[in-house]
Amino acid sequence: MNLLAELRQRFAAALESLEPGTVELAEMVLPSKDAKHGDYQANCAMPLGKRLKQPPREIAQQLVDRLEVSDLCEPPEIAGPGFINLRIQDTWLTEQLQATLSDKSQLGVTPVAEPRTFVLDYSSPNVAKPMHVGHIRSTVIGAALYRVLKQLGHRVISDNHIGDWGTQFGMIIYGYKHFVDEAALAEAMVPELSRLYKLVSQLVDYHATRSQKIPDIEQKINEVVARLEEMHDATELEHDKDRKKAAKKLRQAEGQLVDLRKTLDSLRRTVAVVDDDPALAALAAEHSKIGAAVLAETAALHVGDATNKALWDRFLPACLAEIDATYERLGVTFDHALGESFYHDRLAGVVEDLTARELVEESDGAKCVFLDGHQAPFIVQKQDGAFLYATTDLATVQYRLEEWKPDAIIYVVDHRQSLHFEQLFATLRLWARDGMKEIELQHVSFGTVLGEDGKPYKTRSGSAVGLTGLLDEAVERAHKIVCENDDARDESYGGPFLSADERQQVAQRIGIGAIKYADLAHNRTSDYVFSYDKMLAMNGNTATYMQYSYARVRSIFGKGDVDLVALRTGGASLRLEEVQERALGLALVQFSEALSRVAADYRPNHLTTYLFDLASKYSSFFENCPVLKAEDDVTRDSRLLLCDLTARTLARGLELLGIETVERM
RNA sequence: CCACCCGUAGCUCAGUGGAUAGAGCAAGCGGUUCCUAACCGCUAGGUCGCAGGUUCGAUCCCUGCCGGGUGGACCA
Repeated sequence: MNLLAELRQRFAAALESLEPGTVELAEMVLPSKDAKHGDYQANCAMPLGKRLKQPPREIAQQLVDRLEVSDLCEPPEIAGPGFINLRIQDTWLTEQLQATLSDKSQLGVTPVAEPRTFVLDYSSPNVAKPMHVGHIRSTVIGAALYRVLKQLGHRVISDNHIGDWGTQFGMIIYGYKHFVDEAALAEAMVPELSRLYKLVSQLVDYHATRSQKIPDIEQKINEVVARLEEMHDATELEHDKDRKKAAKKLRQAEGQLVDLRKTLDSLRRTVAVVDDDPALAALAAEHSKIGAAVLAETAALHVGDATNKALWDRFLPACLAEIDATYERLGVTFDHALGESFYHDRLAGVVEDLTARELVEESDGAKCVFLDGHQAPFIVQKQDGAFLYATTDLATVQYRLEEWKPDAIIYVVDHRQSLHFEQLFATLRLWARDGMKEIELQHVSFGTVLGEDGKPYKTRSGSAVGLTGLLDEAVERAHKIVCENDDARDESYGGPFLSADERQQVAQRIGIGAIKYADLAHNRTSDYVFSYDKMLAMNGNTATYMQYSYARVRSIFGKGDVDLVALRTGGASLRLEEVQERALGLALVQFSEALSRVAADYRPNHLTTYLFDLASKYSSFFENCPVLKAEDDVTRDSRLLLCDLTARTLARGLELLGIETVERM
């Protein structure tokens, strides 16, 4: 049961009987921050007192008089200016926990009364390009939301909108036609395709950098230098304010200049890499029009060129399998993976339909949807007739509405695309006004993964950090920590107890878990600094700490030779006597609330916060309340039941986040 | 220039229209004849960027400013 929701309902009834039309004040029932104010508190008497022009404490009293919570709470207390403090009855808590013990699948989480249908769009990698650090957040957050919404009883459809129809495939096709090593391709398709992609992309980049990017930057540098000279002349201004402004602009321009020069250096290095390698330099000279040629291969694929389509058909399965291998490691699955290519033949229809409904205007030869409040239009077809990702996204929504009739479509995509989604949603609302079903559309955005220098996490050479290598390193570091800890295990605890195989498996789960957890524990809207040391730390809000808590609970069952099934069905009663027991019991009951919070604003960090709190409370309990050596059998059984629920709740919570547990570590 | 996001302890980050703003790390102190010390407890550390406003009450909402990031017609 969702205790908070229940209390709010009780308050809603009391509010309605006291003053009709005030039920929304029931939202002001909240968990107390400080245990000395009880378990929950209602803060609605103050605003209501204001509205009714009566002293808030009197209103509080009237509310309490009308409030029916005698089955749940101790008599409510009124404190301070009119806070109503609620303490849950121990008997109610124990009954609830006792019921949860036999509630195998739900752990006290009651399914929502009105299930909704969600389409969840996350991960969306490009085939051919290896997955990198930028894909973690979307994948991990999306998968967690998928599981949490499902646990709450919603119908959820995950759809991986794979980039399988873009320029990167043109690169592979071009690479195949000019540079392929057939033997290598027959031997192992993906590594050879990957080599081709990298080679072509390097050559394209080389030419673009030489002929476009470097001159552009050089010109910008000249402009900034010229501006700087003007600014130096302008520092002798009369007003303080003007001088300050000028000084700021100067600083900014200087900073900009430094950045530009750094960029220029790195561009020159990318050119030098090719120039310094005779073989590469020769290829570059030979393929001087490679950029345009790649686009032509892509365009040919799009218009149905038989050769290119055949190559696409041949290569795509291997590329998808490669991506699936990463998902396998991450434990992520999808109900559907309808890539961009799937919508290819619907794009023209989308533009036609928008045109027929007079939503499209032509501007500079491009077909655009002009939107209120936006400077730039949403372009659905380019001058040259080609469609864009805007068109694909519209077609995708259209398909999803037809196929799944969802109540909500959720996009887990990084914050840099927020403008695109604003425009997409605005366009869809225009479309909805005229025949399309209106639904909840959410851009669940997230911040950038930063390096320890506070800049986007990159390799030293400036390229994106590959996801595979990232996972490998986390596992490797975890393995080292696991070994060190086990080796250091004191003889009084029986010395090291993990076999080499076990150490390996534990390292896998801890390493991968650490990366996922670090990602999920941060508020998704902010950027966060990626640090192996922090995410693998044994203390604090980390996966390791949670997994350790779980392993410690489980070891009690092992040591005590406890038959859990017999324990659960044996009629032992659960009691909450010590403060640590009660705190743990209350936390266990609140699992359902934590999940509701996650669903309310699509933020998994509410669940990590909850689990960290639960694990902390378990640690206090563990420290203060002996289980196997409890003073009597009744206490022992009661505590074993608490341990059982803790272990199951931790495991379930982590499972929903996509994190595996271990029995020993 | 415009739009959006961010600014909380030395560091990394939570948090909320409510009572004395939290955690981990780092610093200091204490705890292991006892179920995993990968732990627990305690101390210290803050003008919640600045200034106004709304409110019984603001770190949270509004306005302005300062500082940082991101985006801004035919890439995705």
